[in-house]
Amino acid sequence: MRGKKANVHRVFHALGDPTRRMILEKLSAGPVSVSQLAVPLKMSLAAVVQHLQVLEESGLVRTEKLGRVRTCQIDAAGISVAERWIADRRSVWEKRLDQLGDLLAESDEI
Amino acid sequence: MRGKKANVHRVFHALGDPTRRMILEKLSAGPVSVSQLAVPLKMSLAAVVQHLQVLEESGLVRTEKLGRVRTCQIDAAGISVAERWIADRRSVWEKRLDQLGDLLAESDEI
DNA sequence: AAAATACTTAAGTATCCACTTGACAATTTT
DNA sequence: AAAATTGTCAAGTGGATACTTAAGTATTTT
Repeated sequence: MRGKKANVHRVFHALGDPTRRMILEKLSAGPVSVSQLAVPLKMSLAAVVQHLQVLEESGLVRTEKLGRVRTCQIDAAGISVAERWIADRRSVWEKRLDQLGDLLAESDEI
Repeated sequence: MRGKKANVHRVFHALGDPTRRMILEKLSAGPVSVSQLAVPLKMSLAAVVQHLQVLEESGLVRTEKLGRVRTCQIDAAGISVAERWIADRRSVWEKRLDQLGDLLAESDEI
């Protein structure tokens, strides 16, 4: 259980940058090499590598190097962390609204 | 359809900050005033107000002022934007994995 | 063996952003 | 009417971070 908040932070911080979200959008279509990822992005290769490090540390992306080319793909782990955090907020929030609804329904019955 | 990307950006940028996520966690339990929100946060009231502006512009929070107290609550709109973006990535990504699975299954049958 | 490809690393810069302070406005309480 | 509460606004500061450049490494191609 340790480090849970840290991961949530890393994931949402990673998702906070538009370039990193573009990278994820591209990767959701399938694995891509670093230099292929860099093509549509208006920045140096080094900058893309830095974004990939952030994405990898957050668990949103997994990479593997074969020969001289590093291939990147989406990692379910990071996505799940984000999904879970949002779902948790929503569940607490909706549960309260339901109770509020019940209360109003009761007061109608009186 | 215009301004869709802008909203995604605002929402994920807003979610990228730990203080703002704490605010959302508190608000998911129910509406709270600005100064009540500020109590557990180790920063000035002005800073909290700034975070609330970011949250409101992103559609994650709605606020209403009655007398001198501004009451804040979660807004479904912002949350949905984040949920949808993630769900979209996941769907593209899983569809591809399914097709990959089918292909492997086929090659087994040969 | 030389050249080209595909990164990697380090260091510097510039912009952004979270936060502070201080002065102010509006409302409620005493 | 005075004081306390609750928030608002503007300007400034410091640190994070998204980039750049430049030099280097490992691998593949010619």
